[in-house]
Amino acid sequence: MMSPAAQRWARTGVAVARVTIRDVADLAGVSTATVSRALSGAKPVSPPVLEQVTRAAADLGYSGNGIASALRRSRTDTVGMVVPSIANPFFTALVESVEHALQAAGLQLFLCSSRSDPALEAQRLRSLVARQVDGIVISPAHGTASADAVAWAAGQLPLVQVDRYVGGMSSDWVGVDDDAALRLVLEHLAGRGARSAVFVSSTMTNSSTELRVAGFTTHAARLGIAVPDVLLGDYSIDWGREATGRLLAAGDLPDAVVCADDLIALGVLQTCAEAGVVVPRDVLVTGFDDIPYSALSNPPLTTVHQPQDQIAVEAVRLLSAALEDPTGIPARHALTPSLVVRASTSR
Amino acid sequence: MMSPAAQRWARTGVAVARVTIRDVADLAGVSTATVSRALSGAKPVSPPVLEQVTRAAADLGYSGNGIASALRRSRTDTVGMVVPSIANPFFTALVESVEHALQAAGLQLFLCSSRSDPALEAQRLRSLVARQVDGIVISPAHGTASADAVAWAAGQLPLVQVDRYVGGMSSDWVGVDDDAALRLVLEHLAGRGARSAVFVSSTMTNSSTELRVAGFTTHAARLGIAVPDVLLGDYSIDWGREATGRLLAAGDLPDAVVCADDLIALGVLQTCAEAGVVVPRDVLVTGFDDIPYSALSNPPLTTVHQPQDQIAVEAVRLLSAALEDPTGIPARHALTPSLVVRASTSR
DNA sequence: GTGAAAGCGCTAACAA
DNA sequence: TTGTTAGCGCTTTCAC
Repeated sequence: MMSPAAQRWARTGVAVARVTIRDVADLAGVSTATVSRALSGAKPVSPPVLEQVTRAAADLGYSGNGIASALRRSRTDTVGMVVPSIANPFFTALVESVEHALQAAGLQLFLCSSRSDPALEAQRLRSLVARQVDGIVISPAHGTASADAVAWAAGQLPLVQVDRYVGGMSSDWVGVDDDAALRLVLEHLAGRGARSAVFVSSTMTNSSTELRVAGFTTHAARLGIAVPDVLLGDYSIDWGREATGRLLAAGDLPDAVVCADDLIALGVLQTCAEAGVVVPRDVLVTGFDDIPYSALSNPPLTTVHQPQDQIAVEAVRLLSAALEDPTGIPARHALTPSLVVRASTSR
Repeated sequence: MMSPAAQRWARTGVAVARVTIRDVADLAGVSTATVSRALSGAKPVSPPVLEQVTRAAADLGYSGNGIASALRRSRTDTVGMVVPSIANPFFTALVESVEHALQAAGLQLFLCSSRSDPALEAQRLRSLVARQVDGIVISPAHGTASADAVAWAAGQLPLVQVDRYVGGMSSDWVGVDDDAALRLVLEHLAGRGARSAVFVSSTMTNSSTELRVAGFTTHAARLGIAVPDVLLGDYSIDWGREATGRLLAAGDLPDAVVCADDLIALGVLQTCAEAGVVVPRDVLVTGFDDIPYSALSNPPLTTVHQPQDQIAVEAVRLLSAALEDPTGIPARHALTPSLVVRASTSR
């Protein structure tokens, strides 16, 4: 049987014996220790030697073995991130922001999707821990079913939760102030003359969802807005469509439909359009997250803007701090949201 | 200074000395080799010993050290994927499909975004190679500027290109038949009575883009459709808006605006709506990719559906084959696209 | 400033 | 079936 290098030779026509630090050391006429020091810049090396080593490494096309280095240093310079979905533009944007923030700290991102499945999420967490990532950023799939796995992972290495969090444990968390967000939404709707509002959300399985429902209820009551119904499904366009179907079937629409995320709201808008219900004339609709497509819907969607860049920066800051000093006290940062008013609630 | 374990103790109240295979072996009263065999299932182990080891591992909360294992086996069971953008829903969907397909093969995905920047892309590739991923799936940022880095990476390990590819090298590729796609689009438009069409695309920097422009030109000519203009910018909503602005400013609109991707088309639709241009009455508009939001626009968008699931499955199949036998001959698979007709080209 | 040597945690030979 | 042994490639004392 051929060696991998020989096989690769046959395939590409280029011989690629995996070059090691030993090869570089031999060619440069120094020890492997010196090569390591020269290339990592960890310890000073005399200029001529540095030159030699650099040349040798370049000549051989040496690119190091991160695995060996990680084993020796007990550090992978990699952070794992677990999100419920990478198809949801909110999480996509969050992931991009986190990756950007990590880069500045010299860290790489290892991305996993839990598909909103706590069992798969637990598996991802075990895998990340086994892979020896230095820390984890997670938006848990579920408020209670995710708790054990998240707590276990947090016991193994630094972990920060973003957007959502699980109950019953203390760890760093960064997200948005959901109560303040719903206050913004309901005060805006009250200003538009809404006297009744329905909330369309996901089944109450995670922190954000619960806080958003609670915020909705509180502020509606405070502003004297009636709440004929609260519909719970999941965070998807399809659920928005179905919920709207139910409202239409039930007969009279409320003055406003408040959605727990933009995907739901997009489904609501689409179904309204199909049914000949004119937004905002017949009903006001709001979303949550401010994903890019919320500006493109028919009509464009009034929604709560989440400062994901800030969330990401803060999450990475907390993680870096925990990497340096695991003894730190867990922090909880609720950032201030803002309201983006578009045509779905105004003319 | 405290050890990391001691620090974690202070932080979480739980002592977590990283438990190794040695600890498990000692507790189970067997050798580390036996533990390895028992836990990996690579070699048969007697039932009582298996039981012992499993218990010991569970008791200690052993989760293995993937880094050490990878170093020893020269295998990480990880595949790197590099895409131009994770904000573009087409790539998001592709990533999800690839991740899904990899899971079935027992492989993990390490995702990187090149942000359409060849320099960043090269850095990602170097990083993936240094991290010893077993293979790479890439959609290159640029047709020529990405070439060196991609060819280099392909010389180091199995690599398959998806969607786009770089010129001047042979490697596995899986994508869609762009010429056939444009044929579908133009024949559909001709059937709707279009006698002129403008193509709005990205500056011709990668294979898909070039093939789509070429396909557009060829089939338009064949069908007797006039081509007053071809506008090149980038794959974004904003460019769709700007291009439409130019068309409107120039005066008379063509019968149809064909877009090289859905994001561009969404921008076109949005700007048309703002300008009071009614689609499809005043102009027909088509997209490419069939991202989820193309069904939600105003009006819903006629577009080319990309079979990303198939692309992903095929890409993983090729990669797995190359993992097993690097001597295989590079394959190029152009899958057949389909047209999804919606209101932007019909009543 | 540099080299020799030890060893990170694991698994693949090789013996027994 | 199980244990012993030898490293995978790298970084880091510890000497010089």
